[in-house]
Amino acid sequence: MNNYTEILRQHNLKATPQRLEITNALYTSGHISIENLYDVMLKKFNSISLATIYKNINLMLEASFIQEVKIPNEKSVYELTKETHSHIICDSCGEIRDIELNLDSVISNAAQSSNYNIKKSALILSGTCKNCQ
Amino acid sequence: MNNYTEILRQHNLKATPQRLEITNALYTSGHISIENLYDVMLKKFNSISLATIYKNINLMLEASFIQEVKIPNEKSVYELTKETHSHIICDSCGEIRDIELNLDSVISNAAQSSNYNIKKSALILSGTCKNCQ
DNA sequence: TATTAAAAGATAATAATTATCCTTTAAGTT
DNA sequence: AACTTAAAGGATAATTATTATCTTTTAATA
Ligand SMILES: [Mn+2]
Ligand SMILES: [Mn+2]
Ligand SMILES: [Zn+2]
Ligand SMILES: [Zn+2]
Repeated sequence: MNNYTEILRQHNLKATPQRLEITNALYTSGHISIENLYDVMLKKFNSISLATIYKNINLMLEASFIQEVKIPNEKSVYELTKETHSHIICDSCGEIRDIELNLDSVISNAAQSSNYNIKKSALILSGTCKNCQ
Repeated sequence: MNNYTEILRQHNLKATPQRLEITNALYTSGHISIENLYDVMLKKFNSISLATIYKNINLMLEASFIQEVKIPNEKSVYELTKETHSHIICDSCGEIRDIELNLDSVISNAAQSSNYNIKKSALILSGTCKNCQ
């Protein structure tokens, strides 16, 4: 029983081999699309149904065990839920990297000028990574 | 010949009645989904094809005449291209509002810590608007 | 080990998007 | 103002993405 078993159960998700492998794929890749996840899963479960992928992704989303990241001009990717963070994407090689940025002052400015009570933020930056420059 | 005719042509898009109306719908609504756009268009062109909507949205995107806005947990919406801006969404009533925020310092921090050459940013804030609080 | 609700797999159904083909038309050209 | 033509529109088929249904299997608990 590895540590993911426990974490899945904490989210009221049965720790099936398929889910453990999805979790592993998410952990290993950091961010993964449905399509790529299916490919990865097929290597371990040669007859896994695509429906199983979708059902689990949706259940995991509902349980807030994972989160969707919507990237401009790209297919959505999914990641294990962690502390709030931003993303930075390389237009050239496609790398998706987590980045911790302090948005406090931006958010407080936004709250002031909009009169919104702001609860969440999603920031995606894009450009070229060191390698691709 | 209204002003949109000119702007469409500047983007190498023929100024058809359908495109003028799409443009008008985008202007009027600010941000609109494919589904809602189709509904709006049907009122003016009772036999417009959904394919026409998709084809035009894609052509307009390629021409950078419009842009897609991907909102967490929502369907994508489209808007006329304008100066870079952020978005703030009300979880309760669904309002999508433009907001101009200065992200310079956030971006320069990000550039420094990631070694990326950052070209674009997409920030979406969410919470509850004044009315819904 | 037995029980059972939930999950997996197969596959049908639906929704979203794109492709094809034929007709119409915007935008130049005469 | 009529002529030409590449592009656009409409109808609809095809493809892709996602969800629903149903039967079998299994994780979790007793
Ligand atoms: Mn991330
Ligand atoms: Mn906007
Ligand atoms: Zn790169
Ligand atoms: Zn509201």
